[in-house]
Amino acid sequence: MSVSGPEPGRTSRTFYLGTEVSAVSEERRLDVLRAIVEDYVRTREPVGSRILTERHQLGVSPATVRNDMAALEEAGLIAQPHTSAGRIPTDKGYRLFVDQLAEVRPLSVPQKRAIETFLSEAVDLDDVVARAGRLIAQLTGQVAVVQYPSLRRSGLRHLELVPTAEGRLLVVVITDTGRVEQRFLDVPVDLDDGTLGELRARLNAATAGRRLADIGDAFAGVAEAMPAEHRPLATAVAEVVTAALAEESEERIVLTGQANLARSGMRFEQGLRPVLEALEEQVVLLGLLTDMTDDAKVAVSIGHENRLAGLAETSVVTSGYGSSDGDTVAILSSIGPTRMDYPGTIAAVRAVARYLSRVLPG
Amino acid sequence: MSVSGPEPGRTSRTFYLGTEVSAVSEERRLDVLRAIVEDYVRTREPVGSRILTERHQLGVSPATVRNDMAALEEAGLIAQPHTSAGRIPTDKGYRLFVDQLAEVRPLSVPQKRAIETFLSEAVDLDDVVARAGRLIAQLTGQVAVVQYPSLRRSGLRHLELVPTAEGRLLVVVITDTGRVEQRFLDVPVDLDDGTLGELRARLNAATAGRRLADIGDAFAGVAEAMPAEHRPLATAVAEVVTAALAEESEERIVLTGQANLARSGMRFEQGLRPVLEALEEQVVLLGLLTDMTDDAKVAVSIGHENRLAGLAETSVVTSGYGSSDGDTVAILSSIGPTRMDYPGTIAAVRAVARYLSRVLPG
DNA sequence: GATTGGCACTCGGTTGGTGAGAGTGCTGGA
DNA sequence: TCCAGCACTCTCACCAACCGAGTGCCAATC
Repeated sequence: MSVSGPEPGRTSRTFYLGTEVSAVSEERRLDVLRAIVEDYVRTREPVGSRILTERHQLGVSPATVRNDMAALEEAGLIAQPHTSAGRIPTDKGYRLFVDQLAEVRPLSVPQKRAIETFLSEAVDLDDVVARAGRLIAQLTGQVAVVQYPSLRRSGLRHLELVPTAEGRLLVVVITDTGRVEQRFLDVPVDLDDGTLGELRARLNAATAGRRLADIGDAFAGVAEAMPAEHRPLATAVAEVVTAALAEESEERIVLTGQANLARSGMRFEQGLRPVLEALEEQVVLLGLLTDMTDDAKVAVSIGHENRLAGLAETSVVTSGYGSSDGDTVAILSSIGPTRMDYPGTIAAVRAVARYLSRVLPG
Repeated sequence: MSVSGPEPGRTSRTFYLGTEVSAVSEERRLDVLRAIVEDYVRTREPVGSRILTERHQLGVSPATVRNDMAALEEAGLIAQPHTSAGRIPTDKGYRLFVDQLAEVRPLSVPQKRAIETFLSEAVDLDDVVARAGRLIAQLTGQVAVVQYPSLRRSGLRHLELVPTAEGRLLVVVITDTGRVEQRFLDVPVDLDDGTLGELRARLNAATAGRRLADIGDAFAGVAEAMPAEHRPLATAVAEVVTAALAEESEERIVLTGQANLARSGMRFEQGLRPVLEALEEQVVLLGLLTDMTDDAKVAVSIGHENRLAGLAETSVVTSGYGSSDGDTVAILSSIGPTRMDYPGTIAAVRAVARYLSRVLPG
């Protein structure tokens, strides 16, 4: 294989295949790749040279296509499951397809309207998230993952202390994005209602309207001002709220459409198990999605590009979503086999993320 | 087949098989059934007469067992997949096994301790529910379904009104069982903070500590006392809270361990798809569980006994759980193939339900 | 140099036949 | 009532043969 770069004046696409051919041939080879991806996605069967010439207007004979296929295989873009079978795209082939060849296919107007209507009917945040998941699952025919809006960027609306049985205290945080977080806290049993009320009032007075990220200082002030015997409690509450922000608060996600994985034609070499297991590792999964996502852009991770071994046979399409000012506060994604309808999935994820940003409070 | 009942003085079990045999034979036939169920659950293979006599101390020859098997088959308790195969239990056979033959097998002490520890480490209600699901999924190796505690029986701790963008109001209800519900509400845009604060104060004063079920009257009073121009808003808030109680509030459930369905040896005739689809119909699923569940007792529904067609090849084991005073406020269940370890599953569900009741606030 | 038709080759999937093994039902005797 | 023996059935694993799709290569042609 030649390692020389593209010659001046020619299309830089020669780079992708790495053999020295004319720009015209290069162009056609990429057409062949696109045709292979599209056919394989549709039929789920390895596609041979004859079929390809019959179904696509390539203007050349099967023999020529075979030569092109050999070049594509040399470049690692397609592969043969076995000698006497057609070709299927490799992860690298899908990557090139997604980056260069896929045509953007926006949703139809009725589809867009359906998204808008369905999301606007939501009655609360849980419902918004659940509906977004159902939309993605249905539009893409795959699994949807929707993260709850992040706490960190939200402001504190109200702090509530609820005493429960057995010396436990429930701390409830209400943010201005409509999200509610709760944590239990062990407290001295001799805590009377009056003291609790006082603490509640002070905490709220000191923190109302602040960003959650910089609430620590406010708490310190309150703790100082409390009578000495209640100072530890104030500190504990502060710690609980801080912890809620730091750790588990980010990890709430909702999965929808797992049944889609079991549909006919969703064959995975390794079976469903690794995929389902990967999806149940919510913390790790969310980490993967977070790393992929860059603001409100749609990102695609294909096959082995995914850190998670269980997702080696799947591709992940994600987008951030958030408030109307463009800030990304959470993530939305669709997961399906590497052999997925990339343009369609990308369009669906993008559309739902966009409407979601519009509907969210704040 | 004889239709005569059991003769006086004989064991009433003759009823189950319906043929006229001695009490001793009847007893042995049920032993055979028990052996078939236990063997089939363990090996996942149809069990024949020879194997049966080898693995269990039945004290009779294979030929005798064959006769007993014929009787059991006649009674519809076991069946043959095909002529030259062993027998497998029918739904009816499992039912008899569960009702009469299964021996209670309590969890080991370390297991119980593990449950207790794991649940007590939960930091909030979401976490309690999530952990309960993981426990059940892991103990039974099946799918766990956990319902959030019901709102209706809870008392109102606090009512919060959060204004959001675009003339929407977020209504947050905090109950004394630690649960938080939220709803959006469209309001006139000219609502200023002062009015909102007043309304919030009045609503809280009028409703604090009341049972959610009888909160309607309290709201009426508040609406009356408000200046005329804000009366509609107060009424709307009341409606939202009422609606939250009446409808969607009951339907929050969490599924865990779906990956277990894809484990080797979890073969379903119809494939995973109908099962996964049934599990995604959360409203219907919850209805099924609710109908099955009778207080804190463990209930079992086997195969075609399930209303949901998708669950025809599965059995459902449920129990209510709730506060320490014995009230059932929610449901917990494990779903697996009809060929499941019933005693083990029942023990796990019961144990987790019990500890859950103890840990829950209120 | 690019394209193409022809051709030998490879290999997976299907079909049909066979034999082993497991399990059954039945019958007659203890 | 139990049980040993026996003939029968049916599944499954194995094997061989065959078919067809698809390829790679080569020589001829544009």
